[in-house]
Amino acid sequence: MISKTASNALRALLCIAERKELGPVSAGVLARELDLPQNYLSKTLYRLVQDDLLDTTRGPGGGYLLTVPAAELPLGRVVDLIDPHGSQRRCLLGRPECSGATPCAMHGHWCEVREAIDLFFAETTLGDLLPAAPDPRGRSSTPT
Amino acid sequence: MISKTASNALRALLCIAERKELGPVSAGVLARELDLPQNYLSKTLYRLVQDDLLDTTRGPGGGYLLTVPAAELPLGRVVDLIDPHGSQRRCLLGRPECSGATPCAMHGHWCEVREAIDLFFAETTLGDLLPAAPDPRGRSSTPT
DNA sequence: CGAAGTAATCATATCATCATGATGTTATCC
DNA sequence: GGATAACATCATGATGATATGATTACTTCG
Repeated sequence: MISKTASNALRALLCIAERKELGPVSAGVLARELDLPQNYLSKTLYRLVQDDLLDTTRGPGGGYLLTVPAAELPLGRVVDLIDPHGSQRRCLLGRPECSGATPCAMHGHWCEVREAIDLFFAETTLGDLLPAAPDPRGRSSTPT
Repeated sequence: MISKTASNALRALLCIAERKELGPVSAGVLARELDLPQNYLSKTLYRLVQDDLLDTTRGPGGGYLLTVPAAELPLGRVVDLIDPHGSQRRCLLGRPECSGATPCAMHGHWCEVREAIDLFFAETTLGDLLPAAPDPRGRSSTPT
């Protein structure tokens, strides 16, 4: 569904969001937390920095910080950035464009599902995944 | 969403289903129709043969035939066979098992969408994709 | 049997993703 | 300025998906 790299990026962002009270989170800490090699993770995080999802500070005490509140960061923003062929979610039979004029045999059937997926990535934010955060969309997922 | 190979398999099956009145469809014809190298396609088709989705006959006039009516072949049957990590549709954060006891942060949110996807692959059949099929979404009215 | 058509198989090439390790660059602290 | 901490980058390898071409095995027909 999404690439492993995108999954790593989401997990890293989640970890950063969870610790935002403690200041910047270093790549070393994240690597340990996510059980990934630091340099590999660093490369992924840098892409998030370049796309202005993260701020970085170097030197002692440095690390990564979210540029926006977690509740304002849709998951799709991250996934679309990392996964090069995100648009391949669109047609199951591999067509580059598959709607309207030239629908593939599956188009009509897959359409609804595809839209549900798109909606999920557009409307679910990083904040929705935080344990403590009350859901800003009103969807109460509170465990009784 | 699904691999290119699975997509090829679906397209090939669709082509075979469309021509079932004309008898077996050869790999050469399919390769031309789908614009794929014959031997590559042949390898994929053989996996479908091994899983009893297709019957083959060799020699002149030979080729591939569906073993069951298209309307009785759910797309998920094909995709699950071809895509080795089909279960990776299950957890966005890459966990092997992610429900009940050990839910990942995204589990509850992704669950509904995931189920819609599963339902699509379980209930949509090859027959639903055939042009002649009159009833797109609901129960098939068993034509003929 | 021999020829031709067809599927099945083998060996290999290509490419993107994933991952690792070494090195360069920038900031803080003393 | 030097030591240290941290991000940024480069070079390389490992793996699996994708693709190609050559070859082998089987079937029909004459």
